[in-house]
Amino acid sequence: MRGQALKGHLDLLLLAVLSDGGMHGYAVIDDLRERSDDTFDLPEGTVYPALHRLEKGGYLSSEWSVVQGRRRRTYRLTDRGRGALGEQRRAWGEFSDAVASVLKGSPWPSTS
Amino acid sequence: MRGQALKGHLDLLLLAVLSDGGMHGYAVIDDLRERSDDTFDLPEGTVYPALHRLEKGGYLSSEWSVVQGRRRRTYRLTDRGRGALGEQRRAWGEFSDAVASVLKGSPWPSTS
DNA sequence: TCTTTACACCTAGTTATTCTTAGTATAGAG
DNA sequence: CTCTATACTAAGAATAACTAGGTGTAAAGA
Repeated sequence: MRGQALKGHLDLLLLAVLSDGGMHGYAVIDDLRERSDDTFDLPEGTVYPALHRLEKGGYLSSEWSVVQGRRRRTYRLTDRGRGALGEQRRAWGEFSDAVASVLKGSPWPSTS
Repeated sequence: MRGQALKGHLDLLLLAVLSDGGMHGYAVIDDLRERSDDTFDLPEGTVYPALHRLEKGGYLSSEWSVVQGRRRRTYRLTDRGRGALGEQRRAWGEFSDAVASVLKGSPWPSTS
């Protein structure tokens, strides 16, 4: 994953991962990497601020706990977050369909 | 189209549209809107600078002409641009597949 | 014991690129 | 004579992901 292909789509991914149930930030990173077959191997500096932003926006709630001496912050989708996930899914569908339509028109280069 | 969903994907779209043959900037905007069924209705301030950037990077070449009193700058893919299109197509495929994988796991909300 | 690795969190500042806004100019329709 | 469509441009704002650095605990290995 290079460039800023992710821009505008990160929230969707985070909300989707968290829709399975509560999860702490580090686990979100792992889950995202596994689910995407290593395509989304996101740095902590990307994910943590995004989670904070989503919580501030009311899409997530968080709770602190301590597990084996390590503090954890577990995030959970709020109702608003669940609604946003639905909307973002729809938007992603529209976006990816539109890209596919544009790409369909032009020919493929010689697949080397 | 809201937010910055486009970020990092604009070049792909421009290269794809231009791979059909030479085209001037305004026509690129129209073509992109039509091909995407109005999803990509991009402002000139987005497209023109992007075309300049792509030309500067050697992905496009341009030529001025005057048609019915209006000056036009016609852009065309270079070999490098054609190569980049192939690579960007591949990257898009990987990206969209990865998003689909992440989304697949989590359940859909009640489709209202 | 000491070091390294994995876990788990954080933030400030940089970067990249799209969008906003505003401007120039011609042609044609009303 | 004005408005709309065509056609191009550039400066600055805005956003969000990334870089780079930091804190601290636990467990494994040398």
